[in-house]
Amino acid sequence: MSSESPKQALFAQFAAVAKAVAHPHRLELLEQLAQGERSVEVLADRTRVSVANASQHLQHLRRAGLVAARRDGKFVFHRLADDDAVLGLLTSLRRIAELQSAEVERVVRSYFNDRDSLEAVSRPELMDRLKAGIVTVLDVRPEDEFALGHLPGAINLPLSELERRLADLDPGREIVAYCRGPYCVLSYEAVAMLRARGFKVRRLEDGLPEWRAAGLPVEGSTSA
Amino acid sequence: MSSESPKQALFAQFAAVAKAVAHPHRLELLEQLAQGERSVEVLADRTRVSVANASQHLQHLRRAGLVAARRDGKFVFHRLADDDAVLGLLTSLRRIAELQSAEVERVVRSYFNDRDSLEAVSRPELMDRLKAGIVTVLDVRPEDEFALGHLPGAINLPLSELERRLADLDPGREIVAYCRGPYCVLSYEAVAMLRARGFKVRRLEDGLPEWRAAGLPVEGSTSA
DNA sequence: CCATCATTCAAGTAGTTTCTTGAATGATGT
DNA sequence: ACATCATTCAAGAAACTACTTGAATGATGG
Repeated sequence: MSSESPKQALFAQFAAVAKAVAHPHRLELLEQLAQGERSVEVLADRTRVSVANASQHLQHLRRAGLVAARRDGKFVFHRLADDDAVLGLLTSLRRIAELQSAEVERVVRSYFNDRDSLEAVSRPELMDRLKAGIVTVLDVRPEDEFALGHLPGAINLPLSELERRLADLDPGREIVAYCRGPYCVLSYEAVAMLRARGFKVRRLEDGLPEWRAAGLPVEGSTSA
Repeated sequence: MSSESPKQALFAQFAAVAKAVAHPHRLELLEQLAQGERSVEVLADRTRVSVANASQHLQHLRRAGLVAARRDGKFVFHRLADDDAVLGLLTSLRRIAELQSAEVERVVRSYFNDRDSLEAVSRPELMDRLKAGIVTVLDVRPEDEFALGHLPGAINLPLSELERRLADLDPGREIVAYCRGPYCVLSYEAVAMLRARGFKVRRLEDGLPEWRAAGLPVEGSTSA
């Protein structure tokens, strides 16, 4: 691999990193890992892929240097090798996909039939409102992800339980919902559902990993 | 492609962008295009690929939204669809490859046998020295790339001619050499060669595209 | 209108990637 | 030592990607 010209060797290295993120399942694994470390089995379950297949994809990500693993007893926990670098790469991909396709927004809109759910709250805007105490922050991710870290003062109502537990929400206060990242579907669905019930809700522009990467405070576990 | 779940459709879009950069030849094409727009034939020639093959790779890049094309007479000129976004993506790839591999630095070092050639000058540092007028800026890219834009006050001695035209350089002044980007091989070779001849030379940390992207002044054609 | 030339298309082959299945590994606790 | 369970490995089938070759397209300039 390094017997070629150095130019080719270098481009081959960069291409290898790109190949690692050039598969939908691996991107989904990375989105999961951006929430915090996870065992192979849990990752396979979350991404609806067989365990052997998830293991293979994870190996691919490890070889490319995107993901690191540690063994603890029977389990092998995987995590992002470098949060900032990986989130940066994913953000770059997203940015180009957005520029290019309009397809991306089309997908989101045609699915939700609701342009309004797109007007998102920025991080600084949310910080201001948090300080003013005029907003309820709603984390719609599953409980275990919430436990690994969440926005300060957020309450956790996983999407699956949201409908049953509407009573936990104050109908008079504005709600800001967030989830795993800018294209995590959970928060879109939560917003659509809560709006239909008369709540005043908006989405945070992106998710917990980006909040953490911006150096803003996080409650819960301190692990990356 | 959008009949699947929206989540899958989105990840598939992002993966498509990643696939486009997941091939060494396409990365090399992008490095070329970052210097300025080019016809298919010239690109094929520069990247040492058959014309039909280059055409296919360029189509791939266009479909992914990284590259745009315009026809002018017999020629089809390609350019980066969005300079910032594409450079950003390439930078992210590089960053991870660097973190991970050590392989990348190893390739560079084992080829050049010279650790010193790595200590690069940053852009602000070069700006300061330019103002103070104490440095010669040397552009070692081919003439046509130089013509499309170069650093203010730079002199152009393509690597292929450098050895023959050493007399054009003032041996008393410090030289800063640059080229197409952070891993463009030309400037490494120029530095190695000139040092062997007793010149005081360093590399600019990256190349013209990054200089332009940082909003610093460029001489020559104004096109992207 | 014809010859030219840059580019694209089409079809075929070689090589790579993905996913499945079932077996192998390696740590745990009894 | 043994059974258990998470993970990895190995091998094969199906799908995709890269590159080559030669023909097709489409603009140009005589």
